[in-house]
Amino acid sequence: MGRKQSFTETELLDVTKRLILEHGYDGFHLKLLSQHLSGARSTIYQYYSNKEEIVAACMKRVISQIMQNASSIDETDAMSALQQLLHVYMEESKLHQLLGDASKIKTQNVKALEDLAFVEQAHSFLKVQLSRLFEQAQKEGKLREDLPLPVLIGTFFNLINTPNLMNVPTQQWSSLLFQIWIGGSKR
Amino acid sequence: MGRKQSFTETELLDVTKRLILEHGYDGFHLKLLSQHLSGARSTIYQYYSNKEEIVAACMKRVISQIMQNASSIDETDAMSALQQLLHVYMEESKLHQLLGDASKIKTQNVKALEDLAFVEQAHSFLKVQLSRLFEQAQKEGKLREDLPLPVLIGTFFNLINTPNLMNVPTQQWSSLLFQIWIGGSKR
Amino acid sequence: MGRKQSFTETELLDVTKRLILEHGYDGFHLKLLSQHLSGARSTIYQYYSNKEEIVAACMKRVISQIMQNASSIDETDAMSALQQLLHVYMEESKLHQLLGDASKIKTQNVKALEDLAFVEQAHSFLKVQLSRLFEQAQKEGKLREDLPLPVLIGTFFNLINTPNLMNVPTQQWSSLLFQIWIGGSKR
Amino acid sequence: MGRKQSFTETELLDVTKRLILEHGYDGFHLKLLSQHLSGARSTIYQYYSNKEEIVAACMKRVISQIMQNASSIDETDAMSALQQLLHVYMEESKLHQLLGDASKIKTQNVKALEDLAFVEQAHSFLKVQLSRLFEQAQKEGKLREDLPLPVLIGTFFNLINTPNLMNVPTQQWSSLLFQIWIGGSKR
DNA sequence: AATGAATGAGCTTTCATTCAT
DNA sequence: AATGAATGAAAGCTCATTCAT
Repeated sequence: MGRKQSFTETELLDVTKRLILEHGYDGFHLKLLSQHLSGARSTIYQYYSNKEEIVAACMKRVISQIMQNASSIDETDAMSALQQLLHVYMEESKLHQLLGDASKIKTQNVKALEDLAFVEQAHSFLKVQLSRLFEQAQKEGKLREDLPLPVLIGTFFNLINTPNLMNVPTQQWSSLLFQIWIGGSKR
Repeated sequence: MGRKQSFTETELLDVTKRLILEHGYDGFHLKLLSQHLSGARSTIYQYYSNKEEIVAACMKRVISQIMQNASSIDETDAMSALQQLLHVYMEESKLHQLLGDASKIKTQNVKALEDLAFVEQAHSFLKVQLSRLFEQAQKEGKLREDLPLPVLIGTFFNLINTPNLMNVPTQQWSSLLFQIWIGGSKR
Repeated sequence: MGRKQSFTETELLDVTKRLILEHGYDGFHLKLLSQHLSGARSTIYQYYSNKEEIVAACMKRVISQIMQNASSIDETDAMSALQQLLHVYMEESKLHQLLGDASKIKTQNVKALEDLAFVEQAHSFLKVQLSRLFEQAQKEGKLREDLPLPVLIGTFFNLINTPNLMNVPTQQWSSLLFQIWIGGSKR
Repeated sequence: MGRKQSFTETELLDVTKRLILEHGYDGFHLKLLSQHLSGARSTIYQYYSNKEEIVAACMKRVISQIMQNASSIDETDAMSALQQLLHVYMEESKLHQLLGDASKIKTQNVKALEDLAFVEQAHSFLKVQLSRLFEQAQKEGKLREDLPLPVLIGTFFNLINTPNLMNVPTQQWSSLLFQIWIGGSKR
């Protein structure tokens, strides 16, 4: 019954994600959002009761997807798993930037808080997985041992931010970066 | 003699920089700025005629400093110059983030536009310098040749974003990252 | 046969009355109303075409009830009639408060205007009845004559607002107040 | 320094009081308020950070005035003190109505909460004073003893709501009501 | 007939900018 | 020159009412 919806929840969250990445949390307005959707601004409030809820839901969806992909990786071979993991991260390379805004959300709203708590948990799940794989790889003698693990992890994770100026396809790009990370830049 | 000056232009720009990095361009307000200065909000207009001018001036100052440091590097030995350059960048590791916001400034204001043009030029000066050093290094046989230069440059430049989780002092940190970048992570 | 009616008109008006008394005219929303009914907000418009109509109908129903009770009182003995009348008023002690909001309703709506006119008339019927009984009582020598009737009427009518802090049952409460009104508070 | 204010805080609170009494808490808008002041709506926010703060400050001012008047009454003779007290209340006969809205203010705002706490305290101070005077009067044998004190207090306090249809000047009106309350309405 | 969805009008609040002392 | 005060534009949000299934 009732009319048919003018935009789906998925559309809404997709557009939200794009706009937050483009304009940052503070630059993201519901007016802006509605301009990129088919309906009126007030219609959005039928689905989410305020801005925070929208952003939180958006972040949850993004990290959920990543966590799902990350947890389906076969971890038998640590190095191979790391390479796959890099690819997973790469596909959401703006993840970090997006989640960086999470701390700006100050809200009492229960739904938003729940979503943010989920994001938090997913975040630490991913960290744990990464540490686990690194330890495993180091045990297998695949990684240099003259450096503290956090430093290696940091450089690995930071790869996702590398600007892909030549627009190499994601799969190749992630594999390329992995090779550089492993072997270094010197001849 | 007039009243005592309530804050200097330098203070103003320093605080601006900090606040933009903390809150992002859209999260940066003149109200916020004045709260972190000793005078009244309206006094800011004695120095700059609007928000965009302030931000542009701030960016100009930051990149000027970098450019000055970068251009005083002795480029005789390419690899050594690159390491020094990394350190210069590192000291303003948030540069990228800051300049990323430059594109958000839409203004007609002449002064702001001039400052932004300067930023633009400095930006390309730095890129040229970087390319020059990379080519030199490659000619000297110091860098692998199986990869296009832009990819190497990208990974090099991206080093500055690596999160320094263990708070290693900047000088050591930049040198550490440079070693990893050169030699890779494998044993 | 159509769908089952989700709420009756009586339910609607009862809830309306309760909510207006609780939240005042301006604090009364159709959203609030629908939350206290079983159906959807839009269903309300099957019964009444707007908010004003609902409130007007509600007021009409309340004052109708009172007028009916008030007009069935045996007026042979003025003082006894007054006591009974007080009881009638008391049962709708919030009447005054409710009707006070009537003046806030600005509408062109015919149905609402008709209902408000009815309320007006009933109001004056009650005033007339009250005056009649007071005159009668005064003639019978039951009331002091050193005071203008309107003053006595005012104090009488105002009795219904007396806060019943000890929650005495209505019947006793109205009779108690009547005694005080008659005899005063002095020893 | 700075411009001169377009309205004083006193004006603001006076108008607020009038409008709340006229329209109730929910019917009171800042737009309405600004329409009854000389400046723009946003100017109000220079003095109070939101609606709740304004209303709370208004209530505080009203009850402060009353409390001050009430506490300067000479309580040596209980009955005389009561009559004076009635007059004090009468001058702010809408007090009750105004304070009734206090419970509608749900806020986290510290300033508003402090003002509301003050209102609460003043309220209970007044109740205590009233009870004290009633007990004193009863001891002096001035009041009937066949009724519980709360009932007498309730009828006394309720006097202030009596509609003054003939617009008797306040001083006379309060004294008139007091006589009726003491002596009753019977001949 | 009942209702889920859409929407514009209107209120609250914030902030860049201007004014006047 | 410095600043307290004023203000309009724009964002956030709510609600009465209408639409279309």
